[in-house]
Amino acid sequence: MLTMSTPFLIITYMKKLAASNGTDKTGKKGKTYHHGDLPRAMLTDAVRTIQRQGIDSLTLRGVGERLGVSRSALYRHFANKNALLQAVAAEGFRLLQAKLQHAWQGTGGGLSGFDTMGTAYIQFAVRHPAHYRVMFGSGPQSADAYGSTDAFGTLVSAIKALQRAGTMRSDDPRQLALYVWSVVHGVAMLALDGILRTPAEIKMLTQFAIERLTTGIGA
Amino acid sequence: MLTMSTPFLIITYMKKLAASNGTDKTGKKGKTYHHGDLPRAMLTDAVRTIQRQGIDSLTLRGVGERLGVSRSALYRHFANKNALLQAVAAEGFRLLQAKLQHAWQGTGGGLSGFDTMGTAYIQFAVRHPAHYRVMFGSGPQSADAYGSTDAFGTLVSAIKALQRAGTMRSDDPRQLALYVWSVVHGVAMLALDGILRTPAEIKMLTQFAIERLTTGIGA
DNA sequence: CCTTAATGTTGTCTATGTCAACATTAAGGG
DNA sequence: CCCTTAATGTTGACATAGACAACATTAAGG
Repeated sequence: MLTMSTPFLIITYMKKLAASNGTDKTGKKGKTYHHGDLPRAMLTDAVRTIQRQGIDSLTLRGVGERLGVSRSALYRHFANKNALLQAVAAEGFRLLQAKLQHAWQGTGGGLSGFDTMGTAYIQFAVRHPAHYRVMFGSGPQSADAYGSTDAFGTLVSAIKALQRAGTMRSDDPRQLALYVWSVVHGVAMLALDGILRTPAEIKMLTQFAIERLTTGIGA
Repeated sequence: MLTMSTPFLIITYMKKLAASNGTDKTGKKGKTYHHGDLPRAMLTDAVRTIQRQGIDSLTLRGVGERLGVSRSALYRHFANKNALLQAVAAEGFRLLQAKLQHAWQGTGGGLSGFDTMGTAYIQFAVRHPAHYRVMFGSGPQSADAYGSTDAFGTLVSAIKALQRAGTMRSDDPRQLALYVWSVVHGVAMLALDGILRTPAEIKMLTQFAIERLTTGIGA
């Protein structure tokens, strides 16, 4: 018994020592055996890593190391890597939805608010390219369901408001919203794919697109 | 010498025999030590596999096996997996360009030809979802350079023709083309992402989008 | 023929996702 | 207060896959 447990005690002690001071270069401190909120930490780290180093650089092992936790611990909170990516996507849609809401309300609605919302959408994609890709990246059901519904709902609401105000065509709001989404999503993707090379070029197409878009669907 | 070479002669002969009839279930025939046109075969197989089983199922080892060739042989023709994917993307743009050209010319040009071209674009994406994703999938320079230029050129030409005919706004043709591209690309992506669930829904949005698009940029 | 460049093969290494078996901790009922 | 138990974390191991080095085979042409 002693031969088995003694090494463990020593190791445990050393770990506690290392943890109690701020030596750990990953920035964590006062770390105990239980992390506290590993799911949230994983999500945050995944988002940050994807944003900074791209989707290919995201490995579960890396996440574990950065959080000072072993690789397998992660599986207690996400079934697999894909599940984590789904959470990242959902988080992205939450952020996006917030931006859109803010853009629409910040300008008090109306057609100019609509424009602002479109610009905000594209800006979000351009500022978080890798994250945005995860939101849409992989096959059916990636964008669907993982929160895209809320963002879409915001758009539909805005369109209905414009219709009531008589500034927008009275087609099916859902149809109109899908069309608008297509346009901004398309511009965003062309930007991310490097077809638009400079920020200026992105800005120009964004403005042009929104202008032509509203002309196409205005009352 | 004889002891060394004799077995080889036999094996070689058997291979040739097996190859000359269609017995080989992998579909290869006439196989010798040298494949003949491995680069082309790799590209074809990669495209087919991606189309049928999705991008995640494409492994270099799998390609090698299906072609009856060892894994490392592939590296004689493509520097790495990414290089192969680039070739797949380029191939996709060639196919797409052909479709667009055909659509435009098949209807004798004009606004209806323009519509047809838009529909053809989206149809291409929907019919080859995984392949289409590879064409745009990964970061800057994926769509750029690997052949997207030709397809884009076709679009610009069409727009110029419409402008000469007086059916389209006289904005910068390149700007217009980018906008049109955004719209069809956007619709295509929403379809691939599963946001449009049924073929009917895809068709509806396609028609609606192209109609609103031409309204927005018509003369 | 015989050399040489092109092409193909085998063995090996590393990185990564995933799982099973085990260890540790927190929390709450007895 | 202990002691059980569920939650959480760890280690070891396996399979897959990309990549490379060293070696083998072939085709082609001087």
